[in-house]
Amino acid sequence: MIQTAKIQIATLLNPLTQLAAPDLQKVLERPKQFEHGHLAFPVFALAKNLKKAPPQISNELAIKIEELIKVGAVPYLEKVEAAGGFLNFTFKNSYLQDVFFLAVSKENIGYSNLGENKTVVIDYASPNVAKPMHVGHLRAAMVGQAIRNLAASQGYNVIGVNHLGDWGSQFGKLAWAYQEWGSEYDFTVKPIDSLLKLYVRFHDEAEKNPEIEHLGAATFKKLEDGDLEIRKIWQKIVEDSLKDYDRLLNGLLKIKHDAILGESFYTDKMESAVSLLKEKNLLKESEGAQVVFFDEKENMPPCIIKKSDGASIYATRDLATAIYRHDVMKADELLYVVGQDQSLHFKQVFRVLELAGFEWANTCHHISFGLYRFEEGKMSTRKGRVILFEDVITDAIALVEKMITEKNPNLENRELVAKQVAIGAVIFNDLVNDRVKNVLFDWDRILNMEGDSGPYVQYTTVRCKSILRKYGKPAPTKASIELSSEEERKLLFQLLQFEDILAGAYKQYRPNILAQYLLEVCGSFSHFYHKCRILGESSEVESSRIAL
RNA sequence: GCGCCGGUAGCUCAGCUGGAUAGAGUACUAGACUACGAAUCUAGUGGUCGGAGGUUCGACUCCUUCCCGGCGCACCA
Repeated sequence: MIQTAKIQIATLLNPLTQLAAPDLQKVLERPKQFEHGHLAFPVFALAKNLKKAPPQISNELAIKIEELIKVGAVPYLEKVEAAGGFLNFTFKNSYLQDVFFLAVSKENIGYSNLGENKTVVIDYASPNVAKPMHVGHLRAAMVGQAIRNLAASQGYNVIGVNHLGDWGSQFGKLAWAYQEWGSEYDFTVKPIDSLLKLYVRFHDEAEKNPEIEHLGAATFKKLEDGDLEIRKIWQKIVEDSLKDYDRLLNGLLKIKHDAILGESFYTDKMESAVSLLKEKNLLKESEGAQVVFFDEKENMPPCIIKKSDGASIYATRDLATAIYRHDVMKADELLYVVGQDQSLHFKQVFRVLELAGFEWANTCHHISFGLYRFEEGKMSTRKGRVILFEDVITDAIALVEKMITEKNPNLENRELVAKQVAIGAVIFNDLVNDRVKNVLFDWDRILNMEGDSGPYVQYTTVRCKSILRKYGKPAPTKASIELSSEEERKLLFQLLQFEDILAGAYKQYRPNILAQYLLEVCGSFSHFYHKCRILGESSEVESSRIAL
């Protein structure tokens, strides 16, 4: 795509500037204004060595290249212009068109093989068993899935894991409550609702009768010790919860995992990690707990590996998990799509891995994202300030259905369209902004259907497809004439950036780069669509525009 | 107190890792449906890029410092 053109310019400039072609490729940039051309070379870097003013350098280069254009040595160039310290290149339409139609004739347009033969393990959307997912999980799920898709576009072998929160003392309480009152609840429709009720009831009862706290704890001990009956109940709770998550994640949002390996999976893998730390002499006793201290310069509290009662903790499990992902899953890159409130935890875990001598520790990355917030403060289950994942989706669908009734009462497949548009809006709204920023939860914003939104992208796509449908023939794979109007050239040039955009979005783990690009492409398409008639033009113009 | 992240138009946000005159959407104003479907498009109004220093040819972008907001700071996850 645009790389092809960059290589051309780099090889052209190489003998004229004494700079290496790869370095030139790196500094060549897209001018901010379309009128400035397709590629710009900032000559400032040459100024020091040549001891000349940048405008003089660019002028001299422009003159030399103009000569080459005149004698036909650079048939791909339309013109070159010096503008201050910039050298602006404009390609011939025909050349860009050739590059473009060649690129899109291949499979998987815009994909690269940067990640070939490499495996990336991505941890995202890991819910806690028996608890409903809230908008925070929604965010983690969408960002994770987007990064997963981006990784796939770069040729990586991707393993998306659901690191299910399925272990801990709360499961003793739940299992006990299930034994005691389970028969009073329905677990067939929305099992998580019933599980949550059980959990709440346990706590209510525990306030009146503290005795049952101990019963809960004792039940967890039984679970850990492998009591078959309790284990069976635990398994059912996990399976029921998974059904609900699958309905929401995969069923509604097409968010998929390749592996479901919950915390319970690592219970027997922690000891080897702990003994390794012991061998390396990293483990110290402090206040009864086993911890790893960090260098003073790191300015981090110690990482607790074993609590004073000997039990494992969050960090212990994450160490075992990371080692497993690297050793068994053969991960070359380990990504954790988790909220920014856990930055310190991951910093500690990654550092402990490094101290333990795992040179691959630097392939671990915490892909943090900002949190949903309310005007009144942090989202909190206890204060009742929590918006459920499912409510966001169902409310969005209801709203879109209402809009369809107003705008397009005769639409046949109203329910399907409402679902597609609503979910598109929710997903796009979340991915369009930089993931590190906190988001103020606002229904109006999340359900925005106009302007820069998911539905705008969908709308544009649908306009496009509608034309192709009405064209009635298979679309030609390349334009037969030169696409010369400004709108056509802009759109084509925009599309040429796709490959770079995908690669950059993955490299920085930022889906919003792609989302912003899509908005720009849609804008360019809209201009083209309103300015250039397609169907019913002369057959050459028609087929060329169809190809575009 | 210490650490991490943010502060760009009235509002919500981009700004492609240091480049040219800081851009969108929204809101507001004025226009375009007998038109490839108007959830669209065209034009206009709107900025001391939190403040102050610094680095250099060049800073929204990097450094220092201060202010404001969010999050975190050993036995929850």
